[in-house]
Amino acid sequence: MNPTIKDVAKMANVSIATVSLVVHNHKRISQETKDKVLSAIEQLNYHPSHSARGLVRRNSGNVGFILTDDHFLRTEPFYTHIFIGSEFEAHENELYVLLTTINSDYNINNKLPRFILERNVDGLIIAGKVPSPFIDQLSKYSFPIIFVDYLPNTNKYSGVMIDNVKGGELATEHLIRCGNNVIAFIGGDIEHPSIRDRFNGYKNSIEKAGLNVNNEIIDYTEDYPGRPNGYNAAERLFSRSKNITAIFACNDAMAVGAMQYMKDNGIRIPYDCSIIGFDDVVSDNAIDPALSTIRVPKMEMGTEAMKLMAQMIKNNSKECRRVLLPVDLIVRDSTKRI
Amino acid sequence: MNPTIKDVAKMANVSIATVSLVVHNHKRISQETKDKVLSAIEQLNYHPSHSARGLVRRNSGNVGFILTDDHFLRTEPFYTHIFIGSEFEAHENELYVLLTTINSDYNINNKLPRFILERNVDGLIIAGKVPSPFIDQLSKYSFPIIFVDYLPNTNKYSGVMIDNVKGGELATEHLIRCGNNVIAFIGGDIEHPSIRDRFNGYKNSIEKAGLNVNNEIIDYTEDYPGRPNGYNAAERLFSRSKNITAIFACNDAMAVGAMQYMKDNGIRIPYDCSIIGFDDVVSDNAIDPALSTIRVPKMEMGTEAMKLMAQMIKNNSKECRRVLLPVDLIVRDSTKRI
DNA sequence: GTGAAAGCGCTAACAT
DNA sequence: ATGTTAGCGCTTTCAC
Repeated sequence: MNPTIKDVAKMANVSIATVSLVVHNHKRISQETKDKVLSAIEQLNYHPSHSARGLVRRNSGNVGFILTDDHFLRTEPFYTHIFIGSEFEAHENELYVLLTTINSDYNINNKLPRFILERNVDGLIIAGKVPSPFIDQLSKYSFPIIFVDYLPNTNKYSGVMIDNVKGGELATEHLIRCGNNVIAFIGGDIEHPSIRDRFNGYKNSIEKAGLNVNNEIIDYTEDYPGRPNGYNAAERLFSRSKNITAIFACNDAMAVGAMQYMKDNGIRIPYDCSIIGFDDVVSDNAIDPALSTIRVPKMEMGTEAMKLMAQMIKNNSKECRRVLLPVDLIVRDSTKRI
Repeated sequence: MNPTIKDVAKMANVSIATVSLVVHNHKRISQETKDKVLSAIEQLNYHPSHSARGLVRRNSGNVGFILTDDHFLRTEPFYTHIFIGSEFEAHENELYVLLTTINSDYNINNKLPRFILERNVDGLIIAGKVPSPFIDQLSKYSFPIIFVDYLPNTNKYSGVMIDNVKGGELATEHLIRCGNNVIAFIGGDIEHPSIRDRFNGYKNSIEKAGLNVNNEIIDYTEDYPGRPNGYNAAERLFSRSKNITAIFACNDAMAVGAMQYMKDNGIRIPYDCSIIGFDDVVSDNAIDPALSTIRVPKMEMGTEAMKLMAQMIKNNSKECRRVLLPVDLIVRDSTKRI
């Protein structure tokens, strides 16, 4: 059996109230008793029970981390890294992370995760796009919520985002600097805020360079921005236009799919066509040629989110706060000056 | 404020004890009161407080998932998938997973994870090799512990393992069937049980085929079985022996590193040299040529571990149980009949 | 400066 | 079949 506050009190010859005061190092405690108690705590290896403390403090010391099951199952370690970041930061703040997934087709009749219903979390970090009925359900609850990499349209939520527009511009400008003037864009669901922003960055740079935005070499037919769809998008692209010299893919997964199509069809990368992705989730030398991309600070998104969360919990604040993290261009071997 | 058992009792005009009985659907409760209570619960959207329940039941409803920080940070999604598996299974069993990392150089003076000290977990799943001082520290505690993908030498722990010896045999036999008779082995730390077993499988098959185990084409110089070390191992291998026609790498990460060396040095895969890995963590078309490997049921390892855990918690059992999961050969394009 | 005591929300043994 | 009550381990107000 684990030692309780009573055991400590008995051993130190004080009341349990005194022990509690020492644990919280209250000022008005004589050095003498403090020492006695501390030594008893040490000897017994006492640690306050999480449940008992949670019961009276009406908190849990946990924060929930939610993402949809399909995001969690993605092969690219995007959300995994965000999770790792928040886990590390939670550690620093004496918090624990309870991760759970929700269905990507969550509807109003589904139950909320148990840890919410049972008041087993003090706040929620929501990573990636989640169904809006889910967000609606949450509005009854008053704990802090932080969105990461996705922000609902309403203006009331806190969030940690990356600069997707800027990223789109960086990628496109790089391609332009390399001498390309027929630069295609492939993306998934254009309604997704991140993809839309990346596309807008693309358009900004294309226009700024005096080139024209040509729908023939823009493809966001598919919903899900994964490898197979990258392959398909490339196929459509090249069947419509033969003189594409560069592609900006909305993420690395689609880029890898598109590269596969090019390899299968004798299009040499980067000699015949350059390609750049977004996210930096393809580990450097795993793919040939190494993929140029826009680096996204994934771990940092997690740590920033958890930092915000820890502050909001501590200050019992509900104010809406936003963090925008910068991205950078990573030039590898899939893009080349022509 | 969330509703408590009192609110339900008041609304249904019964005592809180009755509410509790209904919640646990005790037999001796009239259908009538049961309905009353249930409807109150429904209306108030009542859910028992996790902390309060944990306090009296002396449990937490959580299970701790522990791995070393370097395992967690590995780019290959090996332990991530084990974690996902246990998370899904935890869901089924109304359990939550608290993940935390420990230092890979944990020593006797380090503190145990807080959730252990604060009795905030009912059991521990330990994934991958962890420092033995950590395991020693754990012996004071009486909750169930399940090891996954690594089992300390002592015979007392429960664990979910894969058949590494068999996997080594499958890989090597495949290479032999392809007509190779100079088959190299590259591995990391041979003291690691998994690597040792894979190596033993290799030896078994080599000997069974009447070939001889030749130290010149065996390399486990490096400790950590990652990509860079795979590269180095291949370099040493080919500098010692020119007539290697196939390599069995102890895992995919090393295989990918070795492939990079071969590409850099004009050794064509699989024409000049075949290579097979282990783990199946390189997503199919990411690397060229696609890597043959031994598939490891990673998600299943996680679900099996959590199943065991749920049973042990429910039955308050401490008996040592072992699960051995099979592996299979996946033939892709990096191995070829000669 | 320290202790007594109430109470957090729940379970379970014991009454009725 | 249902209610009363004593805790579970802790925090916190209020006395002293």
